[in-house]
Amino acid sequence: MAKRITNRADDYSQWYLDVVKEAKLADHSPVRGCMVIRPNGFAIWENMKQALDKMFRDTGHENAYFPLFIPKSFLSKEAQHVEGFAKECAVITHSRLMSVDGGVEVDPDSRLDEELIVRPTSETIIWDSYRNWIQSYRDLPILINQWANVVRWEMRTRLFLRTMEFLWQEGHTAHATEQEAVEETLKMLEVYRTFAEEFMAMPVVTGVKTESERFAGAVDTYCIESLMQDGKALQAGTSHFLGQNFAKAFDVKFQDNDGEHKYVWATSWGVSTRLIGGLIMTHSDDNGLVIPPKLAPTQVVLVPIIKNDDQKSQILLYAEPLVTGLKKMGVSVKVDDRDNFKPGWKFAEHEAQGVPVRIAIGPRDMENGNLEVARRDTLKKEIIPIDGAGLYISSLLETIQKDMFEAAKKRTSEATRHVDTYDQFKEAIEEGGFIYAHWDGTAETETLIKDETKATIRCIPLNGDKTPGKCMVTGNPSAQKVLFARSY
RNA sequence: CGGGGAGUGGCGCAGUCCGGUAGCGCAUUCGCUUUGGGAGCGAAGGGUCGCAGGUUCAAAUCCUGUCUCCCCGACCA
Repeated sequence: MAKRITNRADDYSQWYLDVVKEAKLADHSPVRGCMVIRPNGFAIWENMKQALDKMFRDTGHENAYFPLFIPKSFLSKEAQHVEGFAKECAVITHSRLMSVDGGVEVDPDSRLDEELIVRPTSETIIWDSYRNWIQSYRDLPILINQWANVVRWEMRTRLFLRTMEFLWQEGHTAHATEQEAVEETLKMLEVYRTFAEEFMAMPVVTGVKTESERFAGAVDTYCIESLMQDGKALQAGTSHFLGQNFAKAFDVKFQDNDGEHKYVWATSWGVSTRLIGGLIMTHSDDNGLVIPPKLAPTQVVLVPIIKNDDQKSQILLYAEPLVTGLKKMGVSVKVDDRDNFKPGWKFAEHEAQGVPVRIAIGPRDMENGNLEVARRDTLKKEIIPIDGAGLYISSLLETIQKDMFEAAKKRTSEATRHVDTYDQFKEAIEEGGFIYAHWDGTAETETLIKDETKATIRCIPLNGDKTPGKCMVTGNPSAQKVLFARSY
């Protein structure tokens, strides 16, 4: 078998690139740091979108769309926010080109009076609108989400994990009280946790970020963190409690039922196409992509094993009721009856693309009333009778979904350790994984640990061990253990 | 943005040091034989050698600039 995918053990980064390429998820674009999302990759994103969008609607949100371009002056209204994003903004300065000697150049006469920023996130332009929408407590809450692209001028990029332009959703809500906004922040964090675990089969730790890792402009940033196969952590989603920072910056007040004028409380929350990178690095193996059934564009592929056209039509006829039955159950099935590829080639291709279940039917199976079922996650094959195969396969998809989550959970928990001393920590961090340790809560200690070990505090976990102790570095009191890892 | 590596038919590469008019494997097209884990034989098509300048009788090869990708650092969803 011609091996096109580098083994994870040999070169993890190359493996990741090979999987993206062989599964036809995305290409590099001619522009640095940007990517072309191919149909296979976009179909996964669309499935993610569909599931998340339903969860957002079920929690009372509605979709809207705000513009790509933001007046430069908006960015400077919230001090922390500018500081965080200023260094990575694409700026539009001109509006026209002109032909020069058969080529094309920027027309210097078209310089804009006020330069425009391509949104790195939309808080500012949205809060500018909210000012006009909100007068009374009766106008609240505002629960809006948008699906959009954003641009952040990154130094170093990787397909899906960090690109200069990426697709995401950003929720922006406005509330009358602090308590309600905090509840919203936590509610959406829980939506993300549920989505990651139930759809992506990706176990996550929920927690709150330390001050240094907080979103620019937030009071508190909550996150879901997941552990990849190479022992590095990935921040998979964030939910921010913004306090009254943006309301004050954009002067958004409402008259409450006590007659007082008050600033509005805010949240924002988002997940991006980075999730696809997380999906790849959570489940895939040396044969290529592995996708959980709930997000797989094609859940079942049927490969007929044939000697001639006559046999092909017989097998397709034999399989027809099964295919129809599966479709009726809502399973997405593809029949791969291309005759320019041999079965072995097709097997390898569908494996590289991560199709969860493969059915193979040859003359032998047909004679015996059987078919062969192969699972992508375990690579195990079995022969089963075609009678009742539809029900078997649809429940197999559920089993695979569950098993993939359990396998990822087992891998994560085996790579999670608790340490008490800084020496133990330094040793553990070299092996990768999640590490729980006591920390004194100061930025100084956090920076010291980062400088010496390259590990960062991923979050202060919401659930888990709340036993107080002593900081592993300074010996000062610590309220609870926090989660460390090297990260993407 | 600093250090290292790379860019040659769709994909993977050789050729570059030492300049002489582009080759291999896979893929593609056609034909025949094949089909239970990436088929075989025969024939055919496809490349301004990342891009732009320069040196030269002659540039994939030498020089200058520039763009993109990969790895390692500083910054980040």
